[in-house]
Amino acid sequence: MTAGLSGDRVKTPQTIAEQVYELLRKRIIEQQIKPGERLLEVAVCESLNVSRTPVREAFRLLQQDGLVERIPQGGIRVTGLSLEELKEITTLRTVLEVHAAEMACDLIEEHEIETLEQIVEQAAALVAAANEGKDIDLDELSRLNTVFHDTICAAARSSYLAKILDIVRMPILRFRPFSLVDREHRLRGVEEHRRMVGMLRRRDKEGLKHLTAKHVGDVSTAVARILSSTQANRGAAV
Amino acid sequence: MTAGLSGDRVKTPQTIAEQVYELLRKRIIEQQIKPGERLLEVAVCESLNVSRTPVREAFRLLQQDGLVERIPQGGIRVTGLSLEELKEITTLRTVLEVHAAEMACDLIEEHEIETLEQIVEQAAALVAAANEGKDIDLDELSRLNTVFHDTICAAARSSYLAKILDIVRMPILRFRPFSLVDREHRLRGVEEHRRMVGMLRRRDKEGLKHLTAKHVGDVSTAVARILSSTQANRGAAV
DNA sequence: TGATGTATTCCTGTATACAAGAATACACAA
DNA sequence: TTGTGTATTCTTGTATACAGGAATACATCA
Repeated sequence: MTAGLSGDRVKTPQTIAEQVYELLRKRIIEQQIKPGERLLEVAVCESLNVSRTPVREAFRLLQQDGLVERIPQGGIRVTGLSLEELKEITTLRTVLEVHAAEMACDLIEEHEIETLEQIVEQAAALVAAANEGKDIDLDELSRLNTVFHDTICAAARSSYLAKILDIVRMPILRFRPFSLVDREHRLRGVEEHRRMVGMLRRRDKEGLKHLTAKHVGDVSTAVARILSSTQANRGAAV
Repeated sequence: MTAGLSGDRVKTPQTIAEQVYELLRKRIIEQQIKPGERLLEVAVCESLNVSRTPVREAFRLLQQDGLVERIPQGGIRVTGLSLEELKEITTLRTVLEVHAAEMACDLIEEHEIETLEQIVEQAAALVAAANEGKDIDLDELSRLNTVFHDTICAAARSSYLAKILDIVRMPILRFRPFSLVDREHRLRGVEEHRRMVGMLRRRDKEGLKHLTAKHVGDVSTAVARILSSTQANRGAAV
């Protein structure tokens, strides 16, 4: 047996289909393409100078994420989010996040807790800097949030749970950058994350479950406020 | 406004891609194509006399179901199910099915309970007939099982929960016809369903939650037995 | 014999042409 | 004006050709 390197894989070059998918996904999440808007294969082809085959593939991936839906007249339409749907998802997400927290509380290891602490402090630094009047990088804060929750989810040691949570989070994830605009919400979010890490360290399972449920509820409330204020969901709510 | 008909939709003709998907899906579930087996686009094209485009689409749909996975050397491979994965899924499924039961218990309506009763009696009749030595239609029994759980899930009034449960059930669904071969397991299954309907009628939420968890566990145990006895999962467990 | 460089084969990703079905616009008749 | 039949346009589904990258087989050299 030869030496061999550590476990990371070579990265296969991105296909055009993947590039188209990620581009459209980004634009939808950033609301450059708005809920209700219709997307046609040919239109996308021409604007990106690619053929229909990879665009078709990208459409299917977006559909899988629930970001778009096929419409009978042809093409796809960017999905919206009604308050009823948000409520449905929140209920479900609470169940799953609490379950993940419970499992993570049993299984998480020291180095993972340290990682979480680092993430929280980075986020805290970002938020604190914003309080001193500087511009805040909402994308970076959003990313840290994602990494935080992913790390906990990974500690639950269930790839299926991770997969399902990805699906359930997606519709809400779209609105997170907007919810993070609110200063109070940002502060509370970071503070709650800090407390969650403390609970994981103390293996305070009941406290963690309770706080997780509250945390999910808070995010939902913030998103609901966005949905109500913008008319981004007019007519688009299926 | 004109008269208008009742709410059912016209069925759009099946595309070739859908036909290929359903055919392959059926063969995988029926183990005609076994876990670990490799499938190539061209090979499927030639055997079915269709072009590569619909086959590609079908492959993607199968991948979405988790029935196959892409392999680096090209093509797809039918996925297996390791005991560890079964355990993971069972834990997750229990959480979700219990949640669905809890919601259904609050929201289910009389006519839905009556539907459930009919389904249970049809299943009971099938099982009873088998006890008299007749051949049993396992596919029909399996279908009734699916309808039973779908009806409860529908009563939970959450399309997202339904979607997620579909995903979580899929890997196990593949082995249900095998688990139903066992006579004792069939009898117990029908009896439990009957008790579940009774609990829904009495709105006995705690009892229902408890029984649901047990029911999921029983199915898992049965599938585990199948996995252990056949070597169908040799090497295929990722 | 074993390692290395080269040719070949395999398989997918992509572009593109064609066909068919649905939706729309429009003309014509009552 | 209103309803109906027809033509046109849109849009997708499908087949197919081509290109490129990876894996394999093979030949050559130490």
